[in-house]
Amino acid sequence: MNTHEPPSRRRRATLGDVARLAGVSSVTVSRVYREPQLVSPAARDRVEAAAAELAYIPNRLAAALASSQTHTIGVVVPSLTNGVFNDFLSALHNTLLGAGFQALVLDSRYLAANEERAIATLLGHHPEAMIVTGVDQTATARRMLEQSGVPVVQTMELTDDPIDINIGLSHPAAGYAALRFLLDCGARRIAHMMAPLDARAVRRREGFERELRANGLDPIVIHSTKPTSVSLGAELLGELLAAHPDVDAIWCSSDYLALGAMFECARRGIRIPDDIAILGFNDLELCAVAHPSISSVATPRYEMGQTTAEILLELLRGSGRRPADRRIDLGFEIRARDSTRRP
Amino acid sequence: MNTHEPPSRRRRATLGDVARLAGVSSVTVSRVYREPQLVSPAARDRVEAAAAELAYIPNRLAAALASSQTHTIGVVVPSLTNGVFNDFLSALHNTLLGAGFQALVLDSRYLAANEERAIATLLGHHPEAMIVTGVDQTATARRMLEQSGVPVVQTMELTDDPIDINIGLSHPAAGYAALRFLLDCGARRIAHMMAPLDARAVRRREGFERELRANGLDPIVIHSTKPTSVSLGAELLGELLAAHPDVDAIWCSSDYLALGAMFECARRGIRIPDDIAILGFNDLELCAVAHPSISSVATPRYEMGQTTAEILLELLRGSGRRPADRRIDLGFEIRARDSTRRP
DNA sequence: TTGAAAGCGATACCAT
DNA sequence: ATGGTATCGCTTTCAA
Repeated sequence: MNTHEPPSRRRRATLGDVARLAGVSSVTVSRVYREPQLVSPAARDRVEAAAAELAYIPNRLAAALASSQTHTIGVVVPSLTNGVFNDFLSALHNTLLGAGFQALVLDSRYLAANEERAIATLLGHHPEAMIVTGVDQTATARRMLEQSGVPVVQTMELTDDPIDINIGLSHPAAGYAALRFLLDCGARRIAHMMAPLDARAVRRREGFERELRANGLDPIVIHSTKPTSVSLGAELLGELLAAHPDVDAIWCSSDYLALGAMFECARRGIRIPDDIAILGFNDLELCAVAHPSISSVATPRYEMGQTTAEILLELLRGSGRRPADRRIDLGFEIRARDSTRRP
Repeated sequence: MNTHEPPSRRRRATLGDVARLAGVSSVTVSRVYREPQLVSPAARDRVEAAAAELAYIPNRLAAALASSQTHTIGVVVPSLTNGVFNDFLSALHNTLLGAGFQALVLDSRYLAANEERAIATLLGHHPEAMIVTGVDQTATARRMLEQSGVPVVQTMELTDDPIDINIGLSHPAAGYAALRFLLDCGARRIAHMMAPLDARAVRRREGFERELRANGLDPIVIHSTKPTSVSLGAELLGELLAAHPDVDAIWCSSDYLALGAMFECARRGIRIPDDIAILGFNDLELCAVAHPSISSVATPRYEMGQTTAEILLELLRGSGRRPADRRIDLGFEIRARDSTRRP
């Protein structure tokens, strides 16, 4: 039963309503919003008063349909819960908003089918550009993106066969570098902890394993299909030690896993880095402040967002000129801290 | 200079294009998407083939304009970086997507002016409902929401004067309860660590301080205008101890602050809970797995999202009937763990 | 089962 | 500086 009144259901004011009240044509009202300098101050004042009185909010849908400019950019990320993508999205927003563009963000929860649906949904909103995560789009999704006619950026990782523009870093190379780092720290029984839901984590693992084998060592990999989390790190550490009590280093494919593993070590009285060295991935803010501080492979998340936004803006506003190189490698960097011995 | 070809710039296929290719009228094509059972199988097949060939994606803007149904819900949260809102948004998405609704999410970065702008932007997309965080909207924003004619949910906290529907928990009550809990644990020199950017944190503090004073104790509050983070927790712990070396308990207004404070304690050799007890807020996933595990005030974030979505769906699809009570208190709960002594 | 015609609320183009 | 009119791509009557 109704215990209170809903907000007024009356029709929202339109451009025409404002025009009528202000005693001008609707074109004039439209101009007040788009090119105020072309409207006489007197008319402008009347329009503004009328708009305020009616609480007029322009209908962007109609505007977009008429102008075929939505000032919107579609973005698909695998997860909104993961700190990794927050940095990327922040940078994106920071750069885009100032230029009058708005990002429509959908998450795929690491599922290709969801990503395909999200891409279709976003394209239905007629964005002026698309940004997707990774390079593993389904054939259908890829075709939709190609047909869309708008610039497409694939981010976070690199491929030899991009749809359009590709900005990221090499994950196999990161895996290789992580292993080299741990070897240089003196580790020999090196395990890898990961959540293979993430295709990039799988590629990091490949680089890691290849180099491990090249050094005559056997890969120890422990993983779970659950999404990455601190508690998963603790859980996997338990499984790892049960199977391989003699590991002397662990590379965790996310800092959350690393933190969870560290907590579990503390709980079991295992010393870090003396008994086991721990290396994370991403270098989230907490790595530097943790105790012990966590060594990690730093990824340029903010930069990736910023570069992506800048390139798109240049493309959309400016001359429409494309970057000299369609493939931009932003690299990574290992930050050595207390959770690993010094190399 | 161009080093590669941009994706084809040709005009995207429209309903009319598909109709022409399939040899039917555009109404029939439209029906294939909305009411397939009204179209003969033969026509349907031809339309589907034509749509596939043209990689046709319906223009949602045009559809929304014509039908005045956007199947979209506008959401404004203060931050996308904060785990707190992720749980809320997950629940929202989970419930909404299945029902064919899509959430458009914008963040305000804890600034009322940004929130106002975000609300205006979202209303411009003609959502069928609006969800905003907290109850401190500007007068203008409030008026826009009221005039919008769509259901509005204010979430996360409660007010006596909601715009429309209000789902959340009482933050002053949480502050009160946190203090009672620490007193019951035997603490007497109790400090509060917070980031006052968040209006709800300010209200928690009020409940906390009021009860502290009622017990004849002096409030010790340490805060920073920076956004909450793990490193901020470590930093504030330093400031706190410099000013008040004798504190025996700290209530942190977020679990991130609590974690940072804990790391800093470990670094300084301060024992938890023996020297200092630490209580967090929100009960994020990491609290249970941290070492020592972190006591925290658990908030029903997922439930808030789910309840919000369910009520809106009922309102939008169903009879349009509103909940019996426009104000729903989902409460909170203190989870006692190892970072505080037992009460 | 199918289609013709009239909008939806703006913008673009061309006059005045 | 201002306005008339066609148009954007789709949905909604209403007829056939």
